Amino acid sequence: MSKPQYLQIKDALANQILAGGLAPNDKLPSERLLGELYGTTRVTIREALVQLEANGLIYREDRRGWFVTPPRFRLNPRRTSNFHQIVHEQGGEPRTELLEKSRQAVPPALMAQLQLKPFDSLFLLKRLRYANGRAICYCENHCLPERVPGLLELDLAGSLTEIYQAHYDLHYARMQVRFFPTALPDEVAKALGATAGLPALRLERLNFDQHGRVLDFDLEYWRHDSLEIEVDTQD
Amino acid sequence: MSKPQYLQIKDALANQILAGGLAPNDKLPSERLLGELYGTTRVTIREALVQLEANGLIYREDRRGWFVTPPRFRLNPRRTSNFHQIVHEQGGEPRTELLEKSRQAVPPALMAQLQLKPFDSLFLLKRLRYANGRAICYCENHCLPERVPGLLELDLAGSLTEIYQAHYDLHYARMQVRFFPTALPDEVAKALGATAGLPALRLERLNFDQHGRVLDFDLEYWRHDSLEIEVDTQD
DNA sequence: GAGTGGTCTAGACCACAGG
DNA sequence: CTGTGGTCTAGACCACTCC
Repeated sequence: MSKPQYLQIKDALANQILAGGLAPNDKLPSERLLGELYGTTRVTIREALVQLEANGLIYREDRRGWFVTPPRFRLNPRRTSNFHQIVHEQGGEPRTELLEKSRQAVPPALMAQLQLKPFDSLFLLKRLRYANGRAICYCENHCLPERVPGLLELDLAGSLTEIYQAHYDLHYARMQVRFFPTALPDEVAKALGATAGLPALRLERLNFDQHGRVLDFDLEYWRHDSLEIEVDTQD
Repeated sequence: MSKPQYLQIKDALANQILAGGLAPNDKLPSERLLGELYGTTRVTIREALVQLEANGLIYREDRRGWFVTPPRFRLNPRRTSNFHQIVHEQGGEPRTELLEKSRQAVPPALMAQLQLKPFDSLFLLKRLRYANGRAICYCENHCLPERVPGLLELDLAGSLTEIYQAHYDLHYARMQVRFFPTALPDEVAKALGATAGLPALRLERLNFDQHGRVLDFDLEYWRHDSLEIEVDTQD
C-alpha cells in the first residue's frame, strides 16, 4: 500500500526544492547523479521529474537540464491589458520576438468568425513572448487588412494594442475568449524550445474594436506552468 | 531530422482515432498488441499514449486500458450556472457523489479570505462530479456555518446553488475565480480514478451572496481533457 | 572531448480487472 | 486463471551543450 518509488522520489525532490532553498531557474543535478543519490535508474528518476514538471514545479530546457520554475504570471482575460504591461507590472522583463509576418488566404476555420469570404486575405503574425528570458507563450495574430492597412511595415516586436491605438486609432472594446488545457503541438514546442507534448493552455480570442467590428483573431499557446487566470464577476 | 518513433506512432494512433471512426469511450488495443503492430516495445508505445493523453485525445482508467476522450464541456466562469445544469444543457448525464461531509477548523490559508478567526469552523464537503458515468471533477466546498446552519443534514448529492436558494434564500451574486493548469495531487487522483500526476485545471472560487457577504470557498480539480472555458467581455 | 538529456531495447514482477 | 496496465531494471546509442 506504499507509494511507488517514483512518487516517493518526486516528494523528496519537491521538498528539496521548496525547503532546500533552490531559487527560480536554478538547475537540478543531472539525472544520472540523481539516480545514484536515490539508488535507482534514470528511467525511474525521469518519471519523478516528469511528474514534477506536470505539477509545474520544474521545467526543462532541451538537452540542458531541469530547472526550478519561476512564479506564474496573473492574467485577467476580461482586461485588455497587453503582455508587456502585465509582465512589467508583476516585476518581470518582457520581450517579444517576431517569428514570421505574412499575408495569407483566410483559413477556412476562421472564415465564419471573421465574417470573410473565400480568398479574402489576412495578415498573419507569429510571435514569441518572453518573460525574463524564458519563452512562455507562442502567439498568432490574424488581422484584417481592411482595418490595419500597412501593418506589416511597422515594428511588430512590441505591443499590438499600442500599434492599433497609435497608428489606426483602434482599441479592443470586446473580446470573446475561449481556452482549454492541451499539449503543445510539435512546431509550437520547437518554437518555444520546449518538449513536444508539454501541457499547455490553448487560448483563442476574437477581438472587436470600439465600433463593434471584428478586428482580429488571436491563437495563443501558453506554457502550463507560466500563468494563472483570474476573473472577478464584479469587475 | 525525422521525428522520434514515439511521435510517429502518436500521429499514427491519432489518425486511427480521428479518421478510423473510433467513438468516444471506445477502448484502444492493449499496449502489448500495439507494440507488435508498430514493431516496438511497450515503453515506446506508452510514451506515444502518454502524449495523446496530454493532448486530451485519450484517457486511461486504472488498469483497465486506454479510451477515446469524449467532447469537452463548456464552462463560463462568469455565469453562476451549476454543474448539473451545464452538463444537462450540453447533452450529458450529470451526477454528484458525496465523498465526505464534516465540520472542521478553518485552514489557515483560508482564514483571511473568509474573514475568519483561528478556531472558527467551516462545513467541508468533498464531492465528485460525473458526466455520463465518467468522473471529471473533484470539488471541495468550504461553507460558513453562520450562513447555512444545518447544511450537513440536507441531501448534498445535488446542486449547492439550489440548496442555498431553496433553504436559505441565498444566491451567488459575485465570484472571485482563479485557476491554473497543474497536475492532480495523489489523493484527488485516487478519488477520480485517475493517474497521479494527470494534467488538470485547479480552480479556486470565493463566492459572495446577494448582500455582499462571503458565502463559501470552492476548490475544484478538473480533468484537463474534460472542459473548455469561455469568457465574453460583453456579457 | 566529456557529460547531458532524448530515445529506445528487452526483458521482469506486481496488482488488479474480468471472465 | 489470464491478460492488462503500472512499475522497474540495466543497459545502449545518439544529438546536443558546454568547456
